[in-house]
Amino acid sequence: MKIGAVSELTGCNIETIRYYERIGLLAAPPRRGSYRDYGPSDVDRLRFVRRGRELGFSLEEIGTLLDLAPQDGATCETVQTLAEQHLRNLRAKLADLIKIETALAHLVAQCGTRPNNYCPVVEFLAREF
Amino acid sequence: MKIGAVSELTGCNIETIRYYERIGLLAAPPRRGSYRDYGPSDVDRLRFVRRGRELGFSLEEIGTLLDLAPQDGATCETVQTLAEQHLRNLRAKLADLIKIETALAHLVAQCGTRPNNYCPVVEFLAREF
DNA sequence: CTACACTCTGTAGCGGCTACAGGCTCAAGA
DNA sequence: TCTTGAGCCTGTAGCCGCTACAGAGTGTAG
Repeated sequence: MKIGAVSELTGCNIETIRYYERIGLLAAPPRRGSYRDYGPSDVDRLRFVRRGRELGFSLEEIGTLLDLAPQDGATCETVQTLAEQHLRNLRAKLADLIKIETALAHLVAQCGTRPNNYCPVVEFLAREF
Repeated sequence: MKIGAVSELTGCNIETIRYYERIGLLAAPPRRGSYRDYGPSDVDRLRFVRRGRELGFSLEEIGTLLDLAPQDGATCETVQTLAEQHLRNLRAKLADLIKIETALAHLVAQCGTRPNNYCPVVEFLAREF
């Protein structure tokens, strides 16, 4: 299976697949001639990566998850810890964005209410403290 | 006023200030000897940039805002349009993050409920479609 | 046999910084 | 006066997660 087919099946860009190989997230597949020759397990692994990205994990975290995934025993606790940490970061970022959203929405809502076409947004950005 | 003092006053990293100059967001200040010599208006401008960043604007958008800020006339409408566009992007990103947060929280909540220490997070990432 | 789609490697760019290395300058203290 | 050391200078490279080339090679269908 050539890289184009893998790209189709996984939704990952061809360049991205090669990038993942370069950084060691995917093993270099065997070659048929000079072309990379992928098997179904590569497709699975790539889909795993992709879904990990969709959940906002970094490539490094995904690498860890990929290492943990086939293990037995304490796997779930370790993964859970990782996921919970990620969730905390996510929530922190979310809280920041919500603050920004609120502040900006408030400013924009005041646009057009000032005399002389004065702009509340600019006013906020330019004011002294 | 030397760059260190500006850094203190604005909370911007020294390297960042020089970076802003390099990309043309801040004008190159005059020199006293070989040292950059800033005035109060530079501090104002930098604070403007910083607050713009805190509202999530890109440096390019901030450049536009800085150009618009001292104008009269149609300023507010233009700024408002920019800010509204930014707000839309922000809300889209927020919606994405909330989806991720919900999905991940749901998965993590199921950790430890599976037999054989099987992990719901890994299960989600590895499952076929 | 030719045309053409696909793949290859290697490199550089994006945004928004941050982190050096290696040198220069300036003011205060001995 | 001389030295020390904090601060500044330039230039370059790195971070993440791709993406976009250039320029070459390969494989297959007509």
